[in-house]
Amino acid sequence: MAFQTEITKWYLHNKRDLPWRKTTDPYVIWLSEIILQQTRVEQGLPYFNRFLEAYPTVSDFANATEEQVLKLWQGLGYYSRGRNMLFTARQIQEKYKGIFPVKYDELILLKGVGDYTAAAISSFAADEVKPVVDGNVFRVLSRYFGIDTPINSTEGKKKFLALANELIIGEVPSLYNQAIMEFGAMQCKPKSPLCSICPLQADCFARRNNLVNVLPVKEKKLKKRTRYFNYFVCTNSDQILVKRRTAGDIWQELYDFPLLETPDQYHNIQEEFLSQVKSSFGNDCTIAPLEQKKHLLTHQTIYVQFFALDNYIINFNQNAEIKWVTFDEFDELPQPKVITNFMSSYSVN
DNA sequence: AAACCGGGGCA
DNA sequence: TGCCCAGGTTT
Repeated sequence: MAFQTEITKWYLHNKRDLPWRKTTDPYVIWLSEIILQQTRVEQGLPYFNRFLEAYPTVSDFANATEEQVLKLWQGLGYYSRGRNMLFTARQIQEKYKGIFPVKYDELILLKGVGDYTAAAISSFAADEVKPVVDGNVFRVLSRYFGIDTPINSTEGKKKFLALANELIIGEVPSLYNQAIMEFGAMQCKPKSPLCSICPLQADCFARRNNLVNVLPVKEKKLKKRTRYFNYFVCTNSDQILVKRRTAGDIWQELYDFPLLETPDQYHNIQEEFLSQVKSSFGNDCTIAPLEQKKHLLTHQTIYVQFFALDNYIINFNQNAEIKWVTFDEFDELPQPKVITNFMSSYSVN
């Protein structure tokens, strides 16, 4: 049996009873779709009911104030959705005479309505042949057809949309779109999907190839941390003060200098920064900025500022990892690259 | 292409 | 903790 037929059959037997499935009113469907963007059904449902009660028609919505809308929206997150809804409701009241559009090409122009939502409203309200491609659909198609193109890449979005466009041909758009999303939400779940009782398990690529926990693939958006390291360079004629880095951070067991990490960059030597330095190295200490470096790691961007430190007091008992070494000894110790680079330029001057 | 926008459920 | 949720807008 074809993929679409199985999905639809499964849906007719397993679908949840949800209020927005009982209407073809584009306003009501719009309300539900905006609320459900990046939001679980269980979380959005009470908001949907409250909004529909407060604003039974788009005209009622248009007459609301932003404060009223946001009060109703409170706790749901992504608050620009609420603001965009009011803007759109007023626009429809004024320019469309309160008649909510149902064509994809008109819906896509509305603020807060993207490709998914325009496809959803146009198919649910008027059976326009537009496939919904949401998180559920990405997952179902990726697993069943074995597509490993990252779903959050430009290429992936194009590929999945193209496939979805082929699959919806010959189907009843409203039924098929609801079905594939519900299937993804309840059966083909992100974690612990119900493969053993899945009607598609025999033909599912991921199931056959034991890739259910691999698909869909998502590109890692490595969130780079930005940090500000202030290093203090203490030297005498042939020695330098170094610090062994301990566990719990980058560069474990490598050697650098006494360090003050700050939440922001100190372009000049500010009072707050100076008082922190004095609390570590004594009230009489003086610092002079040396060079500044930007150090890039895979997961961190570190702005490194070196300072020359004088007239300092070091409590070696409290800082067992700090010690004096000769320059030659330091050369033999393992160092982060940013330190090695500094030393080579420092020794020239 | 990547950042940003949120609160909540779940392993 | 990290991932994901009926995504979309901005830079």
